[in-house]
Amino acid sequence: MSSGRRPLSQTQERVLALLVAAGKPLSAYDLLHLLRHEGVNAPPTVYRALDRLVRDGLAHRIESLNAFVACSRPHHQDMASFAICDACGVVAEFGDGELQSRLEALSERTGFQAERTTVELRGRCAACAAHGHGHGHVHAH
Amino acid sequence: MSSGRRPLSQTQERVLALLVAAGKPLSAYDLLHLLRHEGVNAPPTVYRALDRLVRDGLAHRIESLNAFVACSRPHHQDMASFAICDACGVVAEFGDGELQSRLEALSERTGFQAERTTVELRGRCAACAAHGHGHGHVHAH
DNA sequence: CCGCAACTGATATAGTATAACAAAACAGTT
DNA sequence: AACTGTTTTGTTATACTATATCAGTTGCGG
Repeated sequence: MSSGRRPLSQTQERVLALLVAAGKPLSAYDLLHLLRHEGVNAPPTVYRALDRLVRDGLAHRIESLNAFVACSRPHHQDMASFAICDACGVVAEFGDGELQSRLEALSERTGFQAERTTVELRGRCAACAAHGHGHGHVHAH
Repeated sequence: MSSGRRPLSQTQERVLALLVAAGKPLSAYDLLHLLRHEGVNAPPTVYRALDRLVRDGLAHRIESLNAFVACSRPHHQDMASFAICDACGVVAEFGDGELQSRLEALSERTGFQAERTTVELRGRCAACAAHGHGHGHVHAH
C-alpha cells in the first residue's frame, strides 16, 4: 500500500500555478485559453486537472461564479468559506470554527449528513466599499 | 407612489406553481420543457420569470445545482440556507439566526459588506442516510 | 511481463445562461 | 384618449459551462 498521494501531473501543476498566479477565481475556460499555447486544447483536460486539485484540497470551486480558485490554506482541511467582492473580483477564504460547529449542530438536530458545505458571501470588500466602487461589476469577458 | 409590488404575471405564476408542485429544485430547462405545451418556447422567458421570483423572495436559486426551488417561507425575508439530499433530491430550507449573526459579525470584523449569502449543505437527509440509500445519485436527465 | 489505475487526447454533445432588438401590456398622469 | 415610463414577452442568435465516450498512454506494483 502506498501511503502518500501521487504527485501532481504536469497539467495539474500548470493549472494550480495559473490559479495561484491569478489570485482570483478563473473559469475552466479562462484556464483553457491560458493553456492553449502550451498544447492543451480540450475542456476535459482542464476539468480533469481541476477535479484532482479540488479533491486534494489544493483548489476550491466557487459555486456562485462557476469558477475555481487556489486554496489559500492548503494545510487546513476544514470547511472553507468565501467572501467574494463583486467590484474587484478578489476572493477572501476563511475558516470559521464557530460557523462550522453551528452547521454540525444542525446536522445533529436534523439527522442530515453533510458531505460538502458551500458558504459564499457576495458583496464588496472593505476597500471597494470605502472607495466608492459602489456599483461596479467584474467582467471577465 | 405605489406601495405594494406588482402582481405576478401569468408566466411568473405558472413557473412558481410548477416549482411548488415539484417540491424539488428544477432547472430553468426543466421548467422550459414543462411549459412548452403552454406556448413558452424560449429560455429567456423562463429566466426572466425566475429573476422576478427570486427578486421577490418567492423562489431561490440553488447555486450548487444550477437550479431553482420555491421558497418554503415566503414571508420571512432573512437569509435562507439549504440542505440538499443527493440521494432523493429533496431540499430543506432553513433560516438560522445564529448562523446569520455569525456571518454579520464577520462583516463587522473584516469590513466586507455582504449583499447576498449562499449556504448550501450537500449530503443525505435523515431518511436516506438511515435507509441504506448510501450511494445513490439524483439524475434529472 | 502483466495488469491496474491514473492521466491525456480528441471529438462530440449536453446543459446553462445571456445579448440584443422588436413588440405588446400595463399603470399612472395629463 | 393620448402620453410616458416600466415591465413583460417574443424571437433569434450566441456564449458559456460541463460531461460522455473511446482510444491511447504512462507509471508503478506484483
